[in-house]
This record gives sequence, C-alpha cells and structure tokens, in this order.
Amino acid sequence: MPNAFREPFLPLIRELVRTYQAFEAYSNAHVRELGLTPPQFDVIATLGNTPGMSCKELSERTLITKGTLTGVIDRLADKGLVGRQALAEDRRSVFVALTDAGQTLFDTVFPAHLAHMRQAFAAFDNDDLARQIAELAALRRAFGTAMEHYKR
Amino acid sequence: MPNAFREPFLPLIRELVRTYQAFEAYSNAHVRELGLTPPQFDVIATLGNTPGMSCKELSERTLITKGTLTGVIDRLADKGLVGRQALAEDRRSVFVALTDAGQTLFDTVFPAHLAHMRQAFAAFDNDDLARQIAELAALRRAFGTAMEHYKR
DNA sequence: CTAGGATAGTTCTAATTAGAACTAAATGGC
DNA sequence: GCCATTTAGTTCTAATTAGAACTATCCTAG
Repeated sequence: MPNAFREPFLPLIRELVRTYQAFEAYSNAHVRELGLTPPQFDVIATLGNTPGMSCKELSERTLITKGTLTGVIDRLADKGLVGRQALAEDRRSVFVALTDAGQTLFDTVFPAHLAHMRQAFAAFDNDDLARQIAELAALRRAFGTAMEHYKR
Repeated sequence: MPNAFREPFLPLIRELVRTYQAFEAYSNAHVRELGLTPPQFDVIATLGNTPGMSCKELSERTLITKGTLTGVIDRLADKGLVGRQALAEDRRSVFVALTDAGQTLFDTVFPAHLAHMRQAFAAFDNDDLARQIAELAALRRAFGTAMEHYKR
C-alpha cells in the first residue's frame, strides 16, 4: 500500500510485508521440494515427536484456521501421513497423529529444513536474534493492543 | 513450525510469522469493513492519485502475482472501480487505472485506513520506527541472500 | 435436572495463492 | 531481415484463506 501522505510508519509496514514474503519464499522453496505444501509441512512439523493432539490444539499451534485445517488433514490422511481418531473424553473432538510413515517423513525432512533455514541466519549471533525478536514482539503487541481497542 | 532441536532462530521465525499475522488481522479488519478484500484495497491504494499503470507495474508494486492480479482486476472492474485499456506502444500490455468512482473511493478509504493504522503505531516515535525498519531490512536481506545461494 | 450458551470439527462460499501452460507480441543477436 | 528467446497478460489447477453456517456435543447457571 504505497502512495504518499508522508506517514512515517508506512515504510515499516512495507518492510514487514517484504520481510515476511522473503521468509516465505525462502522457506517454501525448500518445503515444496519435499513434495509438501507449506501448511502440510507445518502440520507434520507440529505433530512430529508428539503422541498427537486434537484438531483444536493443532489449529492453535499452526495458526491454520479450523475450516482450512480439515482440508489439510484430509490431504495428509490421503497421503497416509496422518491418522484421525475419535476422543472418548470429548466426542466433538478428533485426535490427529502422524502415522509411522508420517513420523519417518518428519525424521527426514525436519532436520533438512532446519539446516536450510539455518543458512539464512548464519550471519546473525544470539544477540542479533534476541534484538530482532524483541523488536518484532513490540510491534506485534502494538497491533494486538490496537485490535483490542478496535473491537471494543 | 515448533518442535525442539534447540535452534535459536526458531523463536525469531515464530515471532516474524505472528507479527505479520497480527498486522494482517488489524489491517484487514478495517479493509473488510470498507467492503474490499485486502488485495483489492492494495490495488486501489496503489492506483490512487496516479494516471494508472501497466499490469506488470501494478503486480510489482503490490506483490500480487500476475495470475492472481487478473482476477483481482476483473472483480474491481466488475465493481466499476477500475478500467482497462490497451497500450499502443506495447500491444501485449494492459493499462489499468481507477475510474472516477474508484478515485472517489480512494479519496474516502485511504485516509481512513491511514488513520486506522496510525493508531497501532501511536506508541512508537521515529527512532523506534527507524530501528524496526533496520532490523527487518537486515532479516529480509538475509533471506534474499540465502535464496540467491539456494537457487544457484 | 434442564435449557441456554459455548464449543469442536465439518462443510460451504468467494477470493486468493503459486506456478504452469498458453498465445500474442516484443526483443536482440547474428 | 530472420529467428530464437523473452515477455505481458490470461487461463487453468490444486491448495489455501477467512469466516459463516451447521450438527453434535459439552458446560454451567438457575
């Protein structure tokens, strides 16, 4: 959203959007080479080395909306990578876990992806990372606070 | 993409994703109230106060891919907000500009949206903004550099 | 205990996304 | 001038997105 009006925050918005897109481009280039879509990878990564979890928890952890998550899980189930089970203690809930094939895939692709991402961060030390995290957190909180006021 | 492995950059990735999503949630809540989708708003904002431009330039400025842009422009044209024209000097090109109705809408919604976004940044001074821009730019360049090496 | 309200997951809609395929047009090396 | 290559925009596919509607289930106040 360019166009003048001399608002000093506009360049920051632009930088945030471009940084996020650069991240996605870099991360997703690798994920797609693994034969997965980005959301599919997120689900597998989140389920990896866990006994599984409810759709609700998976949605919260991956930030994928529940409507979309159903489709993502469907397609992963079709690939034989995840399985669904009813939950006895809450019959509205569905328990989702990696299959053996899914866990095997996780064991292969997750370390590879970490190595891929690590390359982008090679030039940053821990102080750099901590500083960037703090700046982003401040920004995120500002949007969250503004959102609370807006919804009022 | 949670899961241990103790990689110090993982929290930064998470923060970037969450900050971007917080931005989108805040920005889009307002845009949707204006009766537009986020990409539609971007196109109108980009075309506002300009004589118009080619699809290619519009795509570059909004970061909307050309396949998607065709659909976005189609729907804006259906709303009577933009018009298309052939370009005499390059017959492959299409020139896109706001209609009078589109420019009127821009004159109404763009300042409103700036005011909306300004609220989120109220607590930041110009030094804050400059610092955040610099941190994000460093991060973006790191992804860009890693991407160049990856493509090689 | 009961009923109203909240919730989990699925289904649905309109829109968007990446990227490929395509056609028409432009470009530039030879 | 010719032709191979590149490019602009459209069309297409599979997947995803936000959010609403829905059904079944759970929770809690009275």
